[in-house]
Amino acid sequence: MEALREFVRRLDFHSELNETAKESLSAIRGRPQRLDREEELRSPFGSKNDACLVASGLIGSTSITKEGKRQIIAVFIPGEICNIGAIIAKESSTTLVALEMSDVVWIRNSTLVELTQDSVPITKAFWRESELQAAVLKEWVINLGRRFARERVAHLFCEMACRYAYAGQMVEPEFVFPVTQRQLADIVGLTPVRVNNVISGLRENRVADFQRKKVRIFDWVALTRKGDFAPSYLPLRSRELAAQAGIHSAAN
Amino acid sequence: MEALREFVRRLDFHSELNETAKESLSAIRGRPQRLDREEELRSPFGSKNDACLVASGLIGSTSITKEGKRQIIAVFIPGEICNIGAIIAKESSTTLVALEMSDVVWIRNSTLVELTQDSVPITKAFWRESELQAAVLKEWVINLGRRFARERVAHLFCEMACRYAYAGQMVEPEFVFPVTQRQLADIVGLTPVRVNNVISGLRENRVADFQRKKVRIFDWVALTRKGDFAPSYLPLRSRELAAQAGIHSAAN
DNA sequence: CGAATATTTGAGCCCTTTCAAATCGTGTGG
DNA sequence: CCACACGATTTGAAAGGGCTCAAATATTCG
Repeated sequence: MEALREFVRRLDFHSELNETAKESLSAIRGRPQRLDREEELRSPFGSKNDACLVASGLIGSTSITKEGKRQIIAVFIPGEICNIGAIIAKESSTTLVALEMSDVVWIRNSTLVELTQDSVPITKAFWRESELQAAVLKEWVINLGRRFARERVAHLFCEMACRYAYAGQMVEPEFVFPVTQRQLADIVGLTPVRVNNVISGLRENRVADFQRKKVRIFDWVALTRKGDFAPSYLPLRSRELAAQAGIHSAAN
Repeated sequence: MEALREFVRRLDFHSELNETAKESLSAIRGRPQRLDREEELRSPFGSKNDACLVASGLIGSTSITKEGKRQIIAVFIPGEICNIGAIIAKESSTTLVALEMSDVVWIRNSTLVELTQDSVPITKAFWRESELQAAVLKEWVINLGRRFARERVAHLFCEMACRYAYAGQMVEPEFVFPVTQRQLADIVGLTPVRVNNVISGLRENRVADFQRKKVRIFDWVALTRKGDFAPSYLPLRSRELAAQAGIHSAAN
């Protein structure tokens, strides 16, 4: 399973795993499921703590306020496990939704718990992965709390660029980010109309563009400046960092 | 050390620890430090991954945007370890600041790492504590992304009420929340002026009040309704839940 | 090819910010 | 223990960013 390989690669990258650990992780089996766009995820195993590995598409963790406004709290790209903290936490109050037609693989909670049971390294690797997700969350708090619309969108584009690049899904100046502007709005805490305006602005300034679910970056440096973005909170391999520099020089 | 006892109690509450684990946790020793208000925290042991246990006061994790605006990403009350995920994560880009004159106890990173080294239960307990902090973070994202000023403040008051109650620091209709309105603004992503208006409104409506760093709750139900607050994401003991009901009936 | 969505554009309004100034509190030094 | 000084809170008015409502135009998908 490709997604699992990517997931193990991620864990190995940030927590150096030994061969035994990698083997037992690679041996994980789960149940595949295909989701339509905007379809809610529910574990076929019945527990709210089962894990969901993304194989394709994009999954969002969402919440609705009493006024019916939706906020997307996190997004998960292929190779990531949605809400990996759910392994040990109580069930969360958020709902997982496919933001695009997606394939996921459900993994029984017990499968992962057993893996952690007698391996501190694996437990720590999961925890570390979970911390990475939390680091993104912290950036989102800053984004929502203290940045204007344009900066929010720019910051998000930078973040996703790094994450997709890390997963090897960046095709030089552009990458696929399969969301609608409405969904984008629910991520950055704005209105679809406002998001549209902001994208127009970025386009006119030849900084970046977003069309047909693809983000195209014309000027990486300008985008990071607008978005007040510093990638240090994300895991990056040197190759990707180099590639990012490349985006800049190749731009405009 | 009182703070450590509280910390171990927390861990024991959400992850049932056996006696051995509790003993080794209770044996933790650290270096005390007193902080002035708005003083930045720096570990005396030199590592960015050392842990900081709050003994009194209030610690905030903060970040400054390029425009000089500050956002507080998390607050930590006595008995909590600031940013416990730092045990295994890379150093974060956020800064810890004392929001009020505070006492903390610094614990060497190696001390905690050793505790986790041969104990999956302790590792999981730390991870769980870390997930709890993440759960709060998610609520903040919703708060900042999709709620109006009044709702944000109301939600924060509810959250802090539950957290202080959980720590046994609630003195029936009120609790000490040692922040200025400016700091409050940096938590809820607003302006001090706006926060002040909102508090006036809550006061006039006899829902809650905030004066001399004390939050006084007149009408718990109204406050939770205004703040769109559901406490399920927080750890609560039944006694506190009962107490909350009490706040309501005792009100107005 | 047609229906349902998504994107785009425009105008008016509202929430929040900014800027300013007055009042109130609190901590410190005498 | 008092007075002073600085920071915090309060209040007001004007400006601005983002929202709402609405309608036109593009896309996408069956």
